Amino acid sequence: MITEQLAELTRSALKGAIADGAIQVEAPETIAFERPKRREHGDWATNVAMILAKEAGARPRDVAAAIVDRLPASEFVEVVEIAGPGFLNFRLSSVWLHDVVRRAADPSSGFGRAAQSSGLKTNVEYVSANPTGPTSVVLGRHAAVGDAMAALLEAVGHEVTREYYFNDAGRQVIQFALSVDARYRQSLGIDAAFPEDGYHGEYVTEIAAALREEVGEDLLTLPDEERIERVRRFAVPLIMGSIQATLERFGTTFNVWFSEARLHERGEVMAAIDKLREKGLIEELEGAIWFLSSRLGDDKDRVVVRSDGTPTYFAADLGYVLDKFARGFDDLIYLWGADHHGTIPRLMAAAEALGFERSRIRIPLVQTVRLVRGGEAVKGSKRAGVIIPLDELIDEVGADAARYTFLTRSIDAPLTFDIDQVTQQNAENPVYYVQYAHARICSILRKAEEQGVRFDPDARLEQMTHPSEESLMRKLATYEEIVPESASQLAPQKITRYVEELAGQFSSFYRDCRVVSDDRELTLARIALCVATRNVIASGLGLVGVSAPERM
RNA sequence: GCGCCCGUAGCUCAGCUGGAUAGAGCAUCGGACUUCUAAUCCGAGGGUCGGGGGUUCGAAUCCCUCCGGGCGCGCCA
Repeated sequence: MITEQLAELTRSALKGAIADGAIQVEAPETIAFERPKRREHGDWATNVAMILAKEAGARPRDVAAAIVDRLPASEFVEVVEIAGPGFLNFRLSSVWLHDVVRRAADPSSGFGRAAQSSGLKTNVEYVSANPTGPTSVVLGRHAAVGDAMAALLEAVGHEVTREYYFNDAGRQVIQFALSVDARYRQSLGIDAAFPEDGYHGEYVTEIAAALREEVGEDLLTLPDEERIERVRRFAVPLIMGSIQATLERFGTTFNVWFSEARLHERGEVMAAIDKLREKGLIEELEGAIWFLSSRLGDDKDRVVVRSDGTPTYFAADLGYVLDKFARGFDDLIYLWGADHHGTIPRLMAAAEALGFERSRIRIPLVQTVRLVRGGEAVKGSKRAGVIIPLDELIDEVGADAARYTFLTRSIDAPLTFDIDQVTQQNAENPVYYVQYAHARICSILRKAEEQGVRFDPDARLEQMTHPSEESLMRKLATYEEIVPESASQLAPQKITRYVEELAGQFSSFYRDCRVVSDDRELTLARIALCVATRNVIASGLGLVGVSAPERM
């Protein structure tokens, strides 16, 4: 990456200055570069002189001068200026700019992606909704964010596993099975009571009807417990299938579907509790078994096995984290809803107690989705049966627009999803703006091909001198920095934003510069720039799971 | 009461581990299609970055405090 090269040059100059006795400081470990907001401040700037000034007991601009005087020559750097309070502003050369365009235009160069594997295996677990109802719009945000994070981590060289954890063992599933069972029996004319905390959705009745279709009245003769179990075994896979189908329609596919029940069956939950017991972190009180998580930073201790002998959801978490690390992952990402933030300290405490560093776990929290329809907030409650199914949203706005909308905002910000607005968002949604730029480039390239002009990787890029061409090239160049930045911060909204800016730069270029013209040399150069831009738009859209159409 | 997140243009939101004159889209107003896609482009107006302290060469960004909003604080998940 260019910032690394610039940091290397600067470090070398700084060492020279120290060796010469020009400034007396310790060379810093990292020299940070940032993109100045203003064009005239160059392509990259560093504040290293200002940071060192205090320690050196010198004025920032003098420190800067000592560095600039000793900067090694580089074909990529055109000029370095000392500006403002002591910034070093680097203006890069066209050699660098053209190198960027050539690499971006070449699909095999892996532009924007890590040159080599990081050697790290990362598990990204997301969505992970209970198999008790269809996938809601809320989970669509999770799916979009999780997919983008996974893609970003792959782009920086990690080996990523996308995982969905489903609670097919807990109380919620029992409630769900009881709900279906009640509807099943009611449909057979029995006056069955509906469970108090049951699931009221229409889909419950539909599943019950499907069950009746399948088995008729056969289950009625079974004892309650057995019948409920039969209902559960019928209903849960049905729901899981529908969740999976919806997510696939949305463009989300998981590598691993992880069952909580299997975790219990394999004894991993109890193994985790035993491990904690060995460390003296388990205590029995009032018939329940507690994990003393408060000793590791949690607010209070947590029950892992209830007094009735059944393990809690949190107990499964213990086994699960153990299982994940046992599978060889270096880093775990749990993408959770913000309403689960209170459970972070206990999971971290558990991980630490089980012997894993907290830094290996990251838990980004996705804020709520507020649904608005007809100007009024829609309260989403799965149990009350009021949800907006993700399927419905896909029908109305399409997977691309929905996905993109979910990813334009920071995950920390609550998202107001106005169904009506997004529905009529046809031409106003920025996703179409970006896709349009891509389609337009494809159209130009088709036109060029009709006239017998094809992309030539050896095109003479120095033919391009217009400011719009230069701006576009510079915007392309920042992609290599945006991707790792976005990945390390787990901030996919930076990609949607970047891709909009890139599309905007392209539109300006399109206005100012005719690509296919009589000037063959210039035409070839501009085609190369178009190909580079098209590739980067497609790559960026790919990271956020949105298609890049060739025609619109 | 305690904890987490949010408060930036009329609206929806960006703003990276503190940087130079705070940005984008939408909306509003005014312009641009015999030319490779007008789902486009160009221009204009619009701000006490919730309030107040502090840290420093420098704060929308970090710390404290207050106000306002969301979410959580179970032997639910």
